[in-house]
Amino acid sequence: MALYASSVEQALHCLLFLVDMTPEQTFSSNDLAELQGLSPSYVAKLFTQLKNAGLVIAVEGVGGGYQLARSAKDISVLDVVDGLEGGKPLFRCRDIRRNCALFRGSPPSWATRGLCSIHAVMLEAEQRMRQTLKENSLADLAQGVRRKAPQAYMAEVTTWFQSRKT
Amino acid sequence: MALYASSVEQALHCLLFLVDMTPEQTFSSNDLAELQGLSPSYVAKLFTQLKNAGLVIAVEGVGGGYQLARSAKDISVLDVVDGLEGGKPLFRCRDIRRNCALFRGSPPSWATRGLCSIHAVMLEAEQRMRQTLKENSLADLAQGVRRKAPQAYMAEVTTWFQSRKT
DNA sequence: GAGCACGTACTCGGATAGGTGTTGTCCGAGTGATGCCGG
DNA sequence: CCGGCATCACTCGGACAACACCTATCCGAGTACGTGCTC
Repeated sequence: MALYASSVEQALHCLLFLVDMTPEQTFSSNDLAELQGLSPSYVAKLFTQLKNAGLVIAVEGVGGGYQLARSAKDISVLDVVDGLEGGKPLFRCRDIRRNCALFRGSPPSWATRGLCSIHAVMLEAEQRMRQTLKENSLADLAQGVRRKAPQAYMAEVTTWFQSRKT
Repeated sequence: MALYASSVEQALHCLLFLVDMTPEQTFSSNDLAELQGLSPSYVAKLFTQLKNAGLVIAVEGVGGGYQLARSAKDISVLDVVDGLEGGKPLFRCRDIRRNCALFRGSPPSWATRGLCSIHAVMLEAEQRMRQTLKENSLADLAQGVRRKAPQAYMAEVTTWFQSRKT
């Protein structure tokens, strides 16, 4: 279990393959899933969400697939997370403070004015977390991968995708 | 929906009432729930978890209840969150990078060495979030409440709890 | 009047259902490529 | 040999189940308090 679902991880790994593409190149969700040992049906579902979020563009028909909707350096990890999780907050304040039995249904103004103290702390924590995710783009992540993986592997991946198009 | 369950909110609101207590004073989960319009059964369950996490001490029998296990300034929001959510991480890395089909089941060392780039970003975001939650103690939160609530209200709460003990 | 035993009411504690979200699967709609047929 | 058309394979897209977790509830175990009895 984790706060962010595993769909985030799967989507990010798939998206990294889309970073170094020519404008005409597309990758089918099926190929992306199979290359990484993921469920093709589920990856397809995830890419539908990414498309609705405006992060990728879908090209239909034979030989079609997905490509990034904009430059990889303009797509942050936060964009991906929010696109999949619907921008859900770290903490949802239900204003418990309003329901104190002593108020008898009509809370005084001092109890409802401003932000709940607990909520304020959570918002700050969330904001810092989101800031970090926002500062890291897909291009940054891909750069990290490129630094690790040998050139031969990158070429092999390209070949593999091309062989799939035939 | 939110990343943190509403149990966190309920528990924190309840715990704030335990901050200004004398060492002999205890609060039953039933009273704490009723005062705030929460489900008594569920709050009882939450306090069981808080007790297992070592944050509160249970006193059994008539007139018993809960009290903080240590000073309110030594209990952080993070302690409460982790006690309830079991310290679940922001992101669970399943090492998708190991499963690339091109590796045929035996990933090379460069693919498994070090931290997954995605995981690294998530860990940093998580660490910043947790740091914020760690910096805020129950005492800090209670201080914020005291600054808002009028003295009369605080006294009224005390009276309400005492009337429950008779 | 004092001490003791008992009953009671209140507390915690864990085992037990219902609702919701995530994960995973399946089949249908649409589209571009391909091969075939006719000119 | 060339152009048009039907077929087909591949892609996206949304509707459909299985599973797990969160929320909520209920009942049982244990304990301190209060009461009544006995000495």
